[in-house]
Amino acid sequence: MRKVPQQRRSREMVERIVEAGRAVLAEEGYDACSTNRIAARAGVSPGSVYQYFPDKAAIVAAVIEGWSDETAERVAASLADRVGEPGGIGMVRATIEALLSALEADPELLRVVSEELPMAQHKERRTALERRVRELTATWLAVRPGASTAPDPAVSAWVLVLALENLAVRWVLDSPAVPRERLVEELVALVTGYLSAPRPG
Amino acid sequence: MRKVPQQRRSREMVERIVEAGRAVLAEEGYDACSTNRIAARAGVSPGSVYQYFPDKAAIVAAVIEGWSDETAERVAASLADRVGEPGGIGMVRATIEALLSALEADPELLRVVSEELPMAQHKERRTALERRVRELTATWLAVRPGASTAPDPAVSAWVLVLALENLAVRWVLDSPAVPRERLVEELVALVTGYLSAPRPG
DNA sequence: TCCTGACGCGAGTGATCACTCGCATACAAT
DNA sequence: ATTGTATGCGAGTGATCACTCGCGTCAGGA
Repeated sequence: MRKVPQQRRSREMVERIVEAGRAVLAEEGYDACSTNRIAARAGVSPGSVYQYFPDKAAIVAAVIEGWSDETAERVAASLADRVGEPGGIGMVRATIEALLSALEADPELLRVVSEELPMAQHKERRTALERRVRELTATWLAVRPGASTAPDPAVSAWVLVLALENLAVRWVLDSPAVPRERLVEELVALVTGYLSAPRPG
Repeated sequence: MRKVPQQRRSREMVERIVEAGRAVLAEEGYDACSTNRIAARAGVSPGSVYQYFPDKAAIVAAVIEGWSDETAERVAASLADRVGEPGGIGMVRATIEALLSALEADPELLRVVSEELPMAQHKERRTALERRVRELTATWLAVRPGASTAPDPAVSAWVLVLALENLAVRWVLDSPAVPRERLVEELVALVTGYLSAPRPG
């Protein structure tokens, strides 16, 4: 940020700009998301945008960060509802359901984030959520000896998270002819099958 | 194509343009890939490009199509070497190895295709390879009753292909600290585990 | 050899866009 | 009230880029 907004109106303006950025991204896609377009949508002059954002990428970064935090919160909230349920397969299913629900919250923005955003600039922010989930998964695997036939929880978590992530995202965005309950069954089978697969040696 | 090249020099020019497009994409990324840049790299005038290509997207499409065909051929070739090996797990492993080798052939272009290309324009071409592999997998599952505990080969193929695709691509592009043989073991475990996972009902 | 159409050139065009600058206004502290 | 500062404005700027156009060149058939 170029300057820190001090008065109330400027803080509101920054908020409106980020909201407008999100709306334009979600509704019109990354290509149509020019700084002037964002400013107009926010009811703000183009010049004002640059009072608090150093460049266009910073606005987009703020939007992604907001979406990423929201998504993480949704996952956490969904999981909180199921604390106390039996571990093992129930936990796996609950996590998958939570991930799906979170991704379904704003499919348009999900599309932009996962298909249109220039990765070169926003890779770090985009993969933050992924890394967080991966670490949680690795920990979960590590504290449950016998949960997996695989030796390294970090590797298993990497495999599971990348596999589930792509399947969940593609299901939300491509709407294939697979009902949601069926998808959950498949993903549960994928996870449990992988964790209990026989290993060489 | 706007016009069909008839003489030898024009056909060579078209070829040089596509090669230059590929080189610029791979070496400098999509953002730097302007039509003038491609023309310069091809040793050709900007105007000449538009003799045979209607617009920039057509050049990129030709590049993707070439890469996609090459990749498919590499997979097919790798698999051809293993025809006659025992089916079942051997076939799974061979397919995974083939996919990895094919994706490793041109990592720079893979990065551009999977991270930088505007999906809105090139989704169809980008997913062509994926669809092809999915159909082959579905057929393979269908003709081997008992290969899977899952009822629908099409759904299983969709799950497997999307899971493997993301893992293979991320492994090539992010170079995580997982040796190649280890990755193959994990992917084999993922596939075999999924196919033999117990199902409700 | 000549002629015709295919070919190739590269300066130029119009549009877009990220970003700036000089000025007017609103706020707050004294 | 006054003054200093934070705020906001919006026309403008410079650069980029996809794409065009008019002219010169070359290949190959008669």
